[in-house]
Amino acid sequence: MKSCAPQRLKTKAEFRRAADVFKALSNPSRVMIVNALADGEHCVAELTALVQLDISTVSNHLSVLRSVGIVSDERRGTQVFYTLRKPCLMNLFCCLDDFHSNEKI
Amino acid sequence: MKSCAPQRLKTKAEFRRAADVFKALSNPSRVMIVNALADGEHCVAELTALVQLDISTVSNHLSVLRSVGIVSDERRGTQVFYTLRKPCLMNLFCCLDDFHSNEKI
DNA sequence: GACATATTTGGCAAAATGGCAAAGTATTGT
DNA sequence: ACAATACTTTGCCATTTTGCCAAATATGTC
Repeated sequence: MKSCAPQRLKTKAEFRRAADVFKALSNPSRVMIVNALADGEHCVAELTALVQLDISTVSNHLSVLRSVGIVSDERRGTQVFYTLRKPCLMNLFCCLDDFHSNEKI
Repeated sequence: MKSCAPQRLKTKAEFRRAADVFKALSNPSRVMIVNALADGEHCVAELTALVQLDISTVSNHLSVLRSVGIVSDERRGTQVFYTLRKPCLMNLFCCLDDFHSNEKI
């Protein structure tokens, strides 16, 4: 996992793109899915069991995540396995963890 | 700046909280503001000049960011200066930068 | 063909969004 | 006390988006 230095965005397109990625993560079920995928790939049925919603709903959530490049999918037989493409997201979760505090992280 | 190891979320409240933070970042103007604050504090007028919207709109954007702890404010005289509380967000921006690629980061 | 798994589509009520203008608040200066 | 500056809050709006499910449609296996 490459670690990278803090960086600035410049163009309107970059701001929009970043906002789109954040929007994809702005739903608790999708955060839950990303969180689960951080420990390794899972098929749709497994993720459906996790979030306890209709499988079509989960599939839609997955397509939102895929559309911005957060996850990728791979069919194996009748199942489709999803993988987290950007484990770097998990670094942020620790940062979020004590967001309620005033400590600078 | 503390650096921290990847981490998992557990409770429903944590998923919701993370989603709320991401939602606060799901708007291009707010991303632009965060990006600007990464280089140091700015007053509202300066940020307004940056994003080119009504000052009341910018003030509202700032309150969204403040409500989830991303920024903090400090009045000095008639001005209010905003500071980025979570510079760790900027680490993510580099991760986002080549989100379009398939490279794992 | 039947079965299992997942995606796409359609539909819907409800909620959220982003924006501005006007009114309000706080601080400073005269 | 009054005016000026800087910012926040409120009200309002049309529009968009959301999240969900159910049904229909792939896709692959047996």
